[in-house]
Amino acid sequence: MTRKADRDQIRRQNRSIILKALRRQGPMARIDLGQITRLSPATVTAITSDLLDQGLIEGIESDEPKAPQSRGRPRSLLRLNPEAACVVAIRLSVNAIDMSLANFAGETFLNKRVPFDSASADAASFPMLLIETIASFVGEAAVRPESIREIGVAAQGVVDKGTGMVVWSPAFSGRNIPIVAPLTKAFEAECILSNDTNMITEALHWIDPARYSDTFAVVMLDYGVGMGLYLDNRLFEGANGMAAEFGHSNHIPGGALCRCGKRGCIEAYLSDYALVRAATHLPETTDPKEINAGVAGLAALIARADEGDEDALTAFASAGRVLGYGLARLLAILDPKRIVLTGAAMRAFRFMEASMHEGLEEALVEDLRQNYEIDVMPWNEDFIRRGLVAQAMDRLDKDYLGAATRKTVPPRDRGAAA
Amino acid sequence: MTRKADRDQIRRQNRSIILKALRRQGPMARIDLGQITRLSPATVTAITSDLLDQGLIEGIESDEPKAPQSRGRPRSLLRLNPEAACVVAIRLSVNAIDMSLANFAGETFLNKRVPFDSASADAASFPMLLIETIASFVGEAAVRPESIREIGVAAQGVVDKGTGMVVWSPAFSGRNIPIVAPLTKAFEAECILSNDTNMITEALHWIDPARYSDTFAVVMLDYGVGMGLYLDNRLFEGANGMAAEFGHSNHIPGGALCRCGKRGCIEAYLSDYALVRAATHLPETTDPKEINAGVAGLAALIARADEGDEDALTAFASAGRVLGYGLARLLAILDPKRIVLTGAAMRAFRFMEASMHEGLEEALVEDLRQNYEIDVMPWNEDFIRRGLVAQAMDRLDKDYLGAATRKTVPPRDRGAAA
DNA sequence: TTATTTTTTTTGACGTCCGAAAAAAAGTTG
DNA sequence: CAACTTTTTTTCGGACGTCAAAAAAAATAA
Repeated sequence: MTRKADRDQIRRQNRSIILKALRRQGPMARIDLGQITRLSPATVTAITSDLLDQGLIEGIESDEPKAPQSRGRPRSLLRLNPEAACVVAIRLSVNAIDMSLANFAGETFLNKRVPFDSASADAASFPMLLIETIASFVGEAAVRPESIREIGVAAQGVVDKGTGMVVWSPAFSGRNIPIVAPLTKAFEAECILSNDTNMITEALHWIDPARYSDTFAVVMLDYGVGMGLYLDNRLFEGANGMAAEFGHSNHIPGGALCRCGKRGCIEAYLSDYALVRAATHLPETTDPKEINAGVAGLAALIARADEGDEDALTAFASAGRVLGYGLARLLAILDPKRIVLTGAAMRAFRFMEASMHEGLEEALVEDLRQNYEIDVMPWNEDFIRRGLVAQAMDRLDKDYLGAATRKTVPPRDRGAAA
Repeated sequence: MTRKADRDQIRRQNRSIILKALRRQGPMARIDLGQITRLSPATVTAITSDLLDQGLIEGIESDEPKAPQSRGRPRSLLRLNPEAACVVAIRLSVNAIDMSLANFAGETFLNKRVPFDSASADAASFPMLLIETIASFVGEAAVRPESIREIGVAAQGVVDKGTGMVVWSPAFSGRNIPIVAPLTKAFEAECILSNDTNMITEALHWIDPARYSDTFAVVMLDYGVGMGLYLDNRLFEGANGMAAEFGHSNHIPGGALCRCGKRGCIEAYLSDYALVRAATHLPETTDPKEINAGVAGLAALIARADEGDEDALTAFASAGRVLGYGLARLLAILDPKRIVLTGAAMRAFRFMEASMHEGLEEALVEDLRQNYEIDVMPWNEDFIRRGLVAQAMDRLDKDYLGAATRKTVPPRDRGAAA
């Protein structure tokens, strides 16, 4: 049953819309906010005056009006107060921790990559390492620790949102690495753990909502095969936050050996080790751990394909066909409007494209083959952190909504942060 | 961007909550409504008084209070006015049109099954036939045609919600049968076309929301293989309303010939013709049209399995394994909390169960194998119409919300329909 | 200086919810 | 049978949110 509505809710929602508009479109005058949000000028004034009191936004007195001064009362721009809060975005990948600091306006102002040893990272050692790494990173910025309100973490592999642990990831040797609990305790900030491809999905929606809305899927070819789903206009993460394990959905019963131990997963045909295995005529049952692939191996394979090497070309072609079949299954089950292909391995897409379309054609019923598009998106690692920041901002706005209206308006002190 | 909120919205939502409570829980007093909805007694009085004025609800003066008369002012029960509106629910299946009439309280008060010839039904002939069949059905009831506000139609196969056409269905020989446009015109009522398994999904949620909420999938084994998805607490139908074509997601590349013309669809291993084909040692490439299976064929096969016939048992066992693989893919992609198996073919489930679990185990990564349950639900054709009615009621409530408040309260005429 | 234009704020009206108090409609008790 | 108790429903006044319209503010144009 839907919850009852009351007038608090409507203020909350309208406040949040105004904050979001300022974050997405940058500083603007009240009258513009009214236009964008369709709220009346009176309401905009009321809400922004609230937000000013809270120090969440501030007026800009720019002495240089943009262009030819028009007449009439000049618009006074409002912008988010960047110092109102601070969020940390962290991407955990093989051998590297990528961190970003972003302000309340959603602007990233500090990035850092810190290497670590994935092979020795487990549940016992990693949380402490992560805390220290973050603490030192935050220390570098002139940021008061208490202004950090949200920490978003993305990891490749299987993450469990409920428990806040990385169940399994190529970035760790151990399993069930706790992330959320230790970070929450150490930094006294909200912490959320997400799957990396989900964050790419969120980032795409943030960056181009006109194109990336409604129902679309993102497939990332990288170390493994990841997927993110945006369904009915929101990120879908499954009942346990473990949805979208596209890479481990089965392609051929009893087929090639996958890193996960099962046979015939899509990943066992599509990922770095699978491609190297196929191109070097190793049997499908060769243990992925014994294959030395990775970024370097993949690059070598691409080079061979570029030179016209038959084995390499065949390997890519069969991988493409598997991808086509996988996408066909996805299309049949979810009927998305769009599928976005991205990830480091997309450099090799030109060798897979034709056979991917063949696979799609073989596997997909005519009736479902009309209503979708495939985007190929050049890989940009930054997307993951951008998605984390976008998500953190949403949560931040919601946090501040509770602390909304005060009855007795204190003397105004506009422009300065609280 | 979320839409702005205004005060109309809150009244609308609260009205809708009250209507829904009355429909779900039956007649009750204002004080109970307050408890359930968490609205204050004052608000409940205000809203119900509105609804009484509109004739959507009515008071009951039951002279027989249920049990030992307690003291205090007796509660005066309110109920939905059953005559406030009327909806038609229609299920199109092979050779039969099943129809129900339901009142505003969601109670079905007339059912009818009318046979028709699926083999000759196409886009040219069927819409007219359907209109006449409905008109005659409605004529049998003492229902004024203009009181029919919603018509919900469910069909097996691929339906396109956007165009309101049945793209392909075993119930028709032709393709692209228009349904929504002709019915809307003929009856001047809202008409919505849905996939049949989606309506089962909706019905389950309506009947037992505690169990069937959040994220679950329904798989129906019948003439074909259908699926319905409830994701993040709402029915998911895909970008074009064509989602959940589970039956035509591929199982084995180049595998058994499916009715859709492709090779290796799940349906080509699981449906009536597939089972008969397997049990009679016909090659996998045998055209499904040449196999005489259907309900009778399936029943015969079950009888043989009951007698211990090896061929039949083997056929069911391999079908079970395919089902297991299909469910494993679904679990990997969507991570649902629950999967419900139902449909006419579930009578044979005992012959498939063991191998289904084998398939699940073979295909599903350990990490995903913990957090779901499988329900086996005895098949009940009525579910489809119940889901249609539930959906129609939701839409009905929304319709009435627009026509809500009037400033000048007319003289009250409580108890009588408008 | 005065008129005009444009943006922002204030004012007043209306609608909604809520808490408190009142009213209503019984049963219970002396 | 009248006074009291109990429970439900209604009424009233207050708080708050949005909006339209009026007023104020701040700049340019004449």
